[in-house]
Amino acid sequence: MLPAKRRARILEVLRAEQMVSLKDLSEALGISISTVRRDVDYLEEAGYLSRTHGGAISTARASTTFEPEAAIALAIESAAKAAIGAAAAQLIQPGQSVLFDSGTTTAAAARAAAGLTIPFTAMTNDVMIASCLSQNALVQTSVTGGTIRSGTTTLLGADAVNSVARLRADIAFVGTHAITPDVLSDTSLELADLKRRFLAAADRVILLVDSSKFFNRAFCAFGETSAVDLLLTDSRISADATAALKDRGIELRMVDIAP
Amino acid sequence: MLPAKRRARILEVLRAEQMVSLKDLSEALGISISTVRRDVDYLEEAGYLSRTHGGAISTARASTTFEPEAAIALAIESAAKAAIGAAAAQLIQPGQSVLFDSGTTTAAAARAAAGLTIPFTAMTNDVMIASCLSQNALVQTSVTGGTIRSGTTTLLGADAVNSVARLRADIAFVGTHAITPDVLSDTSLELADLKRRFLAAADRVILLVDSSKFFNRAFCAFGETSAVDLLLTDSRISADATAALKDRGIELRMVDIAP
DNA sequence: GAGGCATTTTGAACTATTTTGGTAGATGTT
DNA sequence: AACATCTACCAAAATAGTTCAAAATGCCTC
Repeated sequence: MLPAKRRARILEVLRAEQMVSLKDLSEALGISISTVRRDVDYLEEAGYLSRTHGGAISTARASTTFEPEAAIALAIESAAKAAIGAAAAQLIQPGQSVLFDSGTTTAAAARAAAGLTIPFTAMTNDVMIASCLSQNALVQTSVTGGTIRSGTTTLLGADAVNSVARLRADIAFVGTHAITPDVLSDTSLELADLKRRFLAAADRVILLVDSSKFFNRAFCAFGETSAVDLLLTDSRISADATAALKDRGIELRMVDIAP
Repeated sequence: MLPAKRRARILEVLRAEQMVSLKDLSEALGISISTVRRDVDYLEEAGYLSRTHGGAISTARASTTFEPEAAIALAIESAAKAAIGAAAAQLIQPGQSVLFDSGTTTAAAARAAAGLTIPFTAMTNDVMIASCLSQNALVQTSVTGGTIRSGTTTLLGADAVNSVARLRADIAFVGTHAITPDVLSDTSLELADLKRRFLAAADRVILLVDSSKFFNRAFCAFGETSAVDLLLTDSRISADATAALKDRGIELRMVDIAP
């Protein structure tokens, strides 16, 4: 394992546990105490954590922005999404047609899907997801058309809506900005309009949401949770949220993010 | 595999994974550790990533916003194309609608156009060009839709053709794989079909060709040189080629590049 | 175009450096 | 005092740097 990755995982554990012993870290990561000690010393020097006798504790400013190693921060933030994405990709069967909504979590699914060795057909309204999937020669990748929201990679507008509206797909991977026990919502009318089409166009709607989205509400509702066939999230979801969703009969699957 | 392609793929992997070991890259791309090391060192020197022991980490601030400009810079890797692209961008007037064909030379034009401070509307069948242009909030960027040729960023097929067919644009920047004094040609039927639509859809067709394309012939003709309103090329074009084109009354403009 | 020469690129072998995991004694904690 | 943790050091492993021959590419002449 790469030193940088190892350190990122140490911080990840620390964020979840608040404090952890070197011995536990050594066992959890499968590396020697000596290496853990060196890594923790390095991270203390860089200001990511504080040392105690026999362990480390997370510093308060760990959640704010830190400059020196942006990659570490990114790794932590995207760990949940990457895990959800990987689980999502596993659901694709050979020959199926798959819709990929635009978004960071669905992008993680696309990355994982691009690594599969099975053929399938994909359509997306995100140019980044498109170029990612098209790297794999087994994946027939189509793009919806439409107009790009400036500064993003998302295609919206009438062309995008029409492209999706005339499709019938096996699976749709859909993301959402916010979710309550009953309602999915996002930030703009155009986005909501398109997501509504995604929900309608697929036999099986799989919602990809990391645990930070529960339970919030955004400007525009685009569907009900009952329209979701499977909800993929990470294990940091609260017990309350789990219970509320199960009450409504929503199939829920959690992916573990602690190593 | 082409060095530029290889480096682009390394960056692609890095964007997805945040950090990778050289060993993994070597296995994933099927090339030796030595070559990976050289590529990664080169990319570090150019500022696309940073090195760690045994691997590389992404320097991109946000892992989700991939950097089309960087990708384009890698794809172009030619002073002639960059110069032609810069000259092309200068031709855009405020408020015009502009079509960008897929290709490395037109990508250079898109890159330069994204740096302009005037508003215009753009449509393209290349997802890399699209995401590059969309970085500029003054540019309203649309994408044709269609299916991606595996390993490229080009959208083709009926959707792409239909999107272009119903347009009327002020300018079309079109590239070509080969050019003779009379005929423009490219490598596949699908490509040719779409380029034909580009020629028909714009009031002013501007052909962007670096001097290496004279005079060659590719598999599929898609138009005549007489359909071209302005031909932009570099100063390495031969005198013979210049004469032959001028004989046919084609307006020709050369951009200076170092010999 | 075809063939031959120069240049660049690639992959492998080898050496130098860094990193890792273990050990022993010193230091700190309960 | 008993135990755990820390520091310092060492050998083994992994990685970086260097060099070189083979392969690929570009270039020129015919």
